[in-house]
Amino acid sequence: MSKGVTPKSQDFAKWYTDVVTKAELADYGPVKGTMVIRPYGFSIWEAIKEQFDRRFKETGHVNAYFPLFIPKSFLSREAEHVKGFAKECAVVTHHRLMANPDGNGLVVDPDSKLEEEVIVRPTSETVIWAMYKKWIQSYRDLPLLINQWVNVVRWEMRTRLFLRTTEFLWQEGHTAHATPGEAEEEARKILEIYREVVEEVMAVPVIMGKKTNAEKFAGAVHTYCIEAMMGDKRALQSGTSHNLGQNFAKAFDVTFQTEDNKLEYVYATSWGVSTRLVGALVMVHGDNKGLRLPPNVAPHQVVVIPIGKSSEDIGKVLDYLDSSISALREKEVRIHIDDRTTVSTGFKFHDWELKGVPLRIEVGSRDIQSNSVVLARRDTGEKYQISKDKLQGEVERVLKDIQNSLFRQAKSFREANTYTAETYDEFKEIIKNKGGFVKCGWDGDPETEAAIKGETKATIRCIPFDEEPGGLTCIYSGKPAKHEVIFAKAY
RNA sequence: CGGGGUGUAGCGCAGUCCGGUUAGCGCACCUGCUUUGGGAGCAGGGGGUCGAAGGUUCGAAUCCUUUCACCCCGACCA
Repeated sequence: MSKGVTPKSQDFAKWYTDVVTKAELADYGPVKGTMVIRPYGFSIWEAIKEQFDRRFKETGHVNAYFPLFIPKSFLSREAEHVKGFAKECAVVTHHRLMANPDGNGLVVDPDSKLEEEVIVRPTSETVIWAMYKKWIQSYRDLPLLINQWVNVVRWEMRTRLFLRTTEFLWQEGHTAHATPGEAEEEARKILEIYREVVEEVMAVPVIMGKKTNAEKFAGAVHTYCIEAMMGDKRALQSGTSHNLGQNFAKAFDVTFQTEDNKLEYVYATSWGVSTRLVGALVMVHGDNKGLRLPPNVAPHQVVVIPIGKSSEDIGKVLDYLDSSISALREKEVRIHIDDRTTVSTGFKFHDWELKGVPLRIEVGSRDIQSNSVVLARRDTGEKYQISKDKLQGEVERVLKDIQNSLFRQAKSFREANTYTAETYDEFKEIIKNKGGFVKCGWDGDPETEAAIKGETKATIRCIPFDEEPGGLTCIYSGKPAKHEVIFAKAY
C-alpha cells in the first residue's frame, strides 16, 4: 500500500476512493458493483444506525423483517412504482445448478425454472403492503409503524463505494394511517429525525425540503428529503421520507373500517436512509490526510499512542495512564490504545489520522517525567501539552468542540458555495464553472426543469421548507416563480 | 449499451513499438541486528501459470486472432 491519499483538489473522485479503501472502510466485492463493508466502516454504520434506531423506537416504531424475495407480479401492481424500479431489478429465474455436461464447472439446470420468477427487493413497499392487507381490518389496527434494517439490490450501471452500489444496507420504514393528516405528519416527523441525526450526530448540515414531481419516489404523492453538500460542491440526497397517500393501499387493496363503519383505503408513508450516509461523512469532513470523524460516530473517539516501541516502554506508559483511561471509560469515552510493537510511532500517527480518530493522546517518557500528556486534534491539527490531572475534563471538552467545529466548517463551506442567480446566463456560469448550490425561482413547470437539466446537468434538489418565492421570477422562463428552489449537480 | 483506457507478485508500476539467458523495480510481507517524540536504517529472504484461449516462431510478457475482466467518460439512479 502506498503512502497517503490523492489530494482532494487534484482528483476528488480518486481522493474519495483512496480514503474509503485505505482507511479500511470498504473494499470491492467480487461481483461488479458490490462492496464489502470492512469492520472499521461497519462500526461507523452501526453507530449511525443505533442513533436512528433509538429515535424510531422512541417515536413508537417497531422493527421487523420482510423477505428478500418478492413475486415479480407484485412490482407491477403500482403503475408508477414499476416504472421506477423495473429497469434495475435482479431476477431469480432458477433454483438449481448442475454439473456442466460439457466438462468442468456448473451450469443452471434448465429443469429448475421457476413457475413465477421472483425479484430481489429493490425496496419493500410491495411485499409489505401485501402483508398489511392481511393485518389491517379496522381503525383499531392503525397506525401500523414498522421499520426494517435490511439489504436491498438495485442493479446499477455505474457504482461507487457507499454512494451507489448494487447491494446496499438501509432502513426502510413503512407506516399505515387512518387519515391523510396523520400520514403527512408521520412523513414530516421522520424527516426531522433524519435531520437531527445527520446534523447533530454526523455533523453534516442539510437542507430540508420537498422533491419536485420529477424527482420524487416512484409511487409517492410527496417526497421530502434532506440534501447535503459534499466537498466537491455536489449535492447528495441523504435521506427521503415519502407520503404515499393511498397509492399502495389501492394497489394492494388495503382497506379498514372507520369508527363510523365505513370502508376506506389506508394512508401510507415510507422512508429510508442508507449506507450512503457513510459516503457523505467521508465527502463532507475528509481532508488530504484522510477521514475526519465527528466524535459522535467515531468507533474510537480517542486513540492513545504510547511513544516507544518495546513492550517495556509501552507498559510504562499504560501504567502511567491506567487510572486516567479507566476514568474516561467510566464516562463512556470510546478510547483505543494502540499498543502495537510492530509499527513505529510515526506510522501510528499517520494511520489514525487517515482513519479519522478525532483526538489523539501521545505519551512518552518526557510526559511521564512532567506528569503531562500531549493531545492532538484531528480537526485542526493542533497539538498541545496539558497536565495529566486535567486530562479527563479536557478530553470531554475537546470532543464536544470537535463535534461542533466539524459541523460549523461544513456549514460555512456550504454557505460559501451557495449562490443566488438573477439570470439564466449567470445560473449556467455558476453551475458550469463554480459548482455548488444555486437558489433561484422556478415557474413550477416540469418542462422548465427538464430543459435546465438537459442543458446544464443541474437538477432541482428540493423546494426548501423555508422557501421565499414571493417576488422571484423563474430563472429559465422569466415567468413569476411558483417556488424558490435549490439547483445543483447531484450524486 | 456507445466512446476511451488498462490487464505483468498483495498494491502501484517498468519492460511490449524493435521477440532472445534465470521477467524487473518501489511499497507491503518474512528473518536478524541497530533504531524508536511524525510514515526508520542495513543485511538477507519468500512470493509470478505476464488476464484467458488459440496461432506464428528454433524461441513469445513482447507479433497475430479470438475472448474475458476491470476502470474512466456519457444516457438511468438512495
